Formats: sequence, C-alpha cells, structure tokens
Amino acid sequence: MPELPEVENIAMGLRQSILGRPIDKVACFSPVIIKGSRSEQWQSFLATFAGRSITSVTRRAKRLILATTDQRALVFQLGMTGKFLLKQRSDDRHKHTHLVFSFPGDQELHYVDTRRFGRLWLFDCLDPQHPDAAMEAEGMGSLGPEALRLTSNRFHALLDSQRSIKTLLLDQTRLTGLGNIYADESLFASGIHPARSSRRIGSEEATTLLRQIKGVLRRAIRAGGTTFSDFENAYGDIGRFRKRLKVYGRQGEPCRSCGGPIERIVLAGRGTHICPRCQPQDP
DNA sequence: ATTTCATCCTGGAGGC
DNA sequence: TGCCTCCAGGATGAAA
Repeated sequence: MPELPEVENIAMGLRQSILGRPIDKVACFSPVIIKGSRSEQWQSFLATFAGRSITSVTRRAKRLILATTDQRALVFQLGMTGKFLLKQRSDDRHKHTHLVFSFPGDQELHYVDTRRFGRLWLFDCLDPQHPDAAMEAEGMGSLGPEALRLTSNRFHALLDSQRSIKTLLLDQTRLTGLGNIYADESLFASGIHPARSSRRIGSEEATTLLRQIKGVLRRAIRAGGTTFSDFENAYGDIGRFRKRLKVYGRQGEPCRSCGGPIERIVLAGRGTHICPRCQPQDP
C-alpha cells in the first residue's frame, strides 16, 4: 500500500530508469482508470508522448507526477496496489497491466494495479513544482501540507477537531503522506493512543508526534519503504522497513518496548495496531 | 459544517 | 483438494 515513503522510492527509481529517455509509445489497456476532463480524449493525449520524454518525476502527497518540458503531465494516484515495473518487450504482460510505456531498445515500463483502486489524471499544463491548484481544478480533491514540511505550530493547529487523532492523521486534506501503516507506527512511537480526541493532544505531545512522524517517514524512505503484501519498486525490490515495524501487523507479538502483547482494534473502519500499555487511552 | 459509512476490487486466508 | 465466504485497505461521495 503505497504511502509517502513508497511513492518517494518509486519516484527515485523512475528518475534513474526513464528520466529524459525518448518514448516510442504509451499504450493504455484500461481507460476506465483515467479520470478528469481530458479522460475522454485519452488516446490522442497519450499519442502526444511519442518521440518526447519525461523530464520531471515528482511526488506530491501520495501522488506521482510524470511531466514533460512543456508541462504535459500524467498524475498517478496509486491506491492500494498500483506499481511500476521495468520490463523487456518480450516479457509477459501482467493480467492487471493497465499502461505500458515503450522505450527504444525493447525496454518497457508497465503500470500494474491489481485491485484497480488507483487512478490516472491527464494534464495539458501542470507545473510539477506547484501542482495543487491544477489538480484541484481537475476535481482531485484538496491536499493538506506535506507531513515532512510541517512545523509543530502549524501541526498543532491542524489537530483542532473532535475526531480521533488517527482518523485525522489519515485525512489527506489535513496533512498528506501518512497511511495506515505509518499512522500506527508514529502514534506508537509517540505513546499516543489512536482513539484519543485529536484536539486533546497538547502542544508538547503534538511536537513529539510530529517529530516521530518525520522520523518514521524518513527511516522508511531510507529503507526503501514497507512491503506488506505486494509493494515493490520499479526494479522489483521489496521494502526493507517491514522488519522494523513496531506495531503494524504485529498483533499478538510482544511489544518491543514493554514486552506486553500488541493488540489490533478497529478504528474509523481501519485495522489499528497498538500497545495498550505504551499507549494509554487516558493519559 | 462536520463526520461517518458504504463502495470500489482482487487475491489470499480460513472453514468445511 | 476445492469450493465458499470473508476481509483488507485509500479515496470518494452520499448520508447522517
């Protein structure tokens, strides 16, 4: 499930593998994944990539932006299982390959998304450094600030809501980048119970939580992300952060801090992993 | 206005 | 073995 660290690693891989390389052709086998005002003309839009190259690969929130020098852009929201894989022309195409970029020399880049929760938007003009207004105009929804760029004052102000702190951390209109794994990990690292009311998090706790969020995200980026079910980067590498997870997916196993059993509860419809001793409900 | 909830989709797990 | 049911999970849009 690509969250910020996984998308960041995908972006780094694509910069190494396809940046500046002329494209022979972009083919789409599942136009249903294409959204936005240009989706009806997807064939003519994708045809314009022939002979051109991707000159910019950037990340905004969990979205991946591939852009040309004249700011024509593809924006991918990878959903649960979206990924890119480098292939040879002779390789078998995956059952759920939706898009194929062909490069000279028989190399291909496949966009694969098993569960098809991922979406692709087409842009005639998008500044990859400042994409927010254009993306919003295309109906992609508004995005909060990047988790890694937040200051603690601004973060504390964002917490003014009666929802639970975990629900808030997952709300991409408040802050962007966290998904289920890193929300649970950050809350554990901060000793905060995920069901606690967001607005009852004090400024000191908020500072701690933000520091832990950034630390968890940075370590996960360095480790190549987390592979839980099927994340892999363009080269087929899996993420090494999984073995460093402290609560996510560890229900029944001993807490690495106090030794007590990790529990799994359901919060906001999401599996939520806690150490009840290290994360008291009523601090 | 704010918050909750069903929906999308497939493969893997578990029951029998 | 194989069939069946259940479930995870990000984002969205409708409902409360």
